[in-house]
This record gives sequence, structure tokens and C-alpha cells, in this order.
Amino acid sequence: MGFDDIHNTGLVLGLGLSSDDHHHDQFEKGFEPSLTLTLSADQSVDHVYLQPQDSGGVSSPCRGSLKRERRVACEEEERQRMASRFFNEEDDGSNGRKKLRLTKVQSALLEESFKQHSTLNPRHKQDLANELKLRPRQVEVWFQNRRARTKLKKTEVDCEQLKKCLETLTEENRALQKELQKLKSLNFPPPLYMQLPAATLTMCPSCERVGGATTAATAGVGDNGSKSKPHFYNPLTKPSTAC
DNA sequence: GCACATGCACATTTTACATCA
DNA sequence: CCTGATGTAAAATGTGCATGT
Repeated sequence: MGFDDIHNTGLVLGLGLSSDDHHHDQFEKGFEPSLTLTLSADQSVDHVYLQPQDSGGVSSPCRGSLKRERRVACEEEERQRMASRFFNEEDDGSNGRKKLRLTKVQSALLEESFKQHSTLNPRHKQDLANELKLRPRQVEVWFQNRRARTKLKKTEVDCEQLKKCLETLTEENRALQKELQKLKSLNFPPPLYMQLPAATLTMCPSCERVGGATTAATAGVGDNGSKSKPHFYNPLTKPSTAC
């Protein structure tokens, strides 16, 4: 029996719990539901509802909600949820975690919806759930997993790009090293600035004025009234003929 | 400020299904 | 062909955090 078949039976179970499973503490901490058979108002078949004995002391998120619309949706969702569990348990006697495989149509519609908006608002979630005959929680989970898959894919793509970038840079570095070796083998002395510490100032090649040992702080200061001061430059910070 | 509800990200578990020896 | 082992994708679950009321 498929999920759609379950829906078509019109049999539902209700507990009046929250739509989010991780907010089902009350249920897990052991309040005891009772099983009753009731007739649904909107369907012609008998419905099975699981209802808690005590409706006063338990503060179910659905029950206590101020917003009636949300509560109704929440209760409906739970009825559906419990219905599927009920039938799954009947199917195989396991304790109820049965994985649903979405149909192609369902997946396609979810994908389409995801393309438009990667997040859900409650209304949209409910609409999709109705349309696809799924529980809102399933739609929500699908979107969560879908976002996770998108992110994973993007990470993989980024990783690939970084790998390529690394390869390119490694190649470039190799070529430069090769060139350097070549120059060395031709016995070219390295440029003057390579023989000196980076902060040391040297003679400006364009004006060929001789410089002394000065700090970088004094360099470039003397355009105004620097007649007698030497003209320095630092090729590491000013590699061009900027002076 | 506190409690609560809600939604999300993230990690993990579980399940369905495909492939292969 | 049948079957069990194995891998993978994805549905489902659990938890923590942020935010709004």
C-alpha cells in the first residue's frame, strides 16, 4: 500500500501535538493517549483519532496556540502523521519509521517551488502539502534537506575551483623559479634591492642621487624644501618608476 | 528579563534502492 | 536467476541556536 493509498482511505489519527517532532516532549515523556474512533466532518469515512485523556494539564503547542488557523493546520498535520504511522506499523510491525519515496511528480513540484523560493512560509508549506498530499512536516524536511544538498554542491564546486586555482599558481611559480635559475646561471647579479633588506633605501635609478642609511619614515618627505636631501625610493613598495 | 513557540542549520540515523560478486 | 554484502541518495530525526512574541 502506497502513501497515496493511505490518504485515500480517509482514515486519520490525531494527537494534537506540535508539528515539529523535536517539540514533542510531552508525548515522549509519557502522557497516555487514548484511541477513539470518530467520524470526520468533511469526509464520508470513519476516522480513527488518537486523543489524549487529559486535555487540561498538557500544554501542547497546538492546543495552547493563540492563532486558530495555525492550530487547525497543526492538528490536521498530526492526524495525517499519525495516520501514516498507524498504517506503517500495521504494514510491517516495526515501530513506525518508514521512509517515503517521493514520486517524480512530487519531486518535480517541490523542485519547482524550491527554485522560486528556497525557504517556506507556513502558508506556502501548507499549500504544497495539500497539493502533494504530504504532511507539512515532510515538505519542511524536504526543503531543509534540499538546502543542505545545495550547500554541499556549492562547497564541492568551490573546492574544485580552488584546486584549479592552486594548480595555476603552482604552475606559475614553477615557471618563475625556472626563469630565476636561468638568470642566475647567466651570472647576472641580482638587482640591488634584492641584495639589501627590504626596508633599506637605495639610490634612485632615475635621478641617480646617492642615498644614505635613512629610515623609511623619512623617505619621500622632501619634495618641498628638500634641495639638499637625497632622493630615495624603495623598490619593494614602489616597484615602478614612480619617483 | 524570562518563557515559550517557531524556524533553520547541521549532524546523524535510517531506509529504499542499485550494483556486484 | 537468486541472494547477501555493500554503497549511495535521500527521508527522517535530534539538537542547538536565533528570533519574535
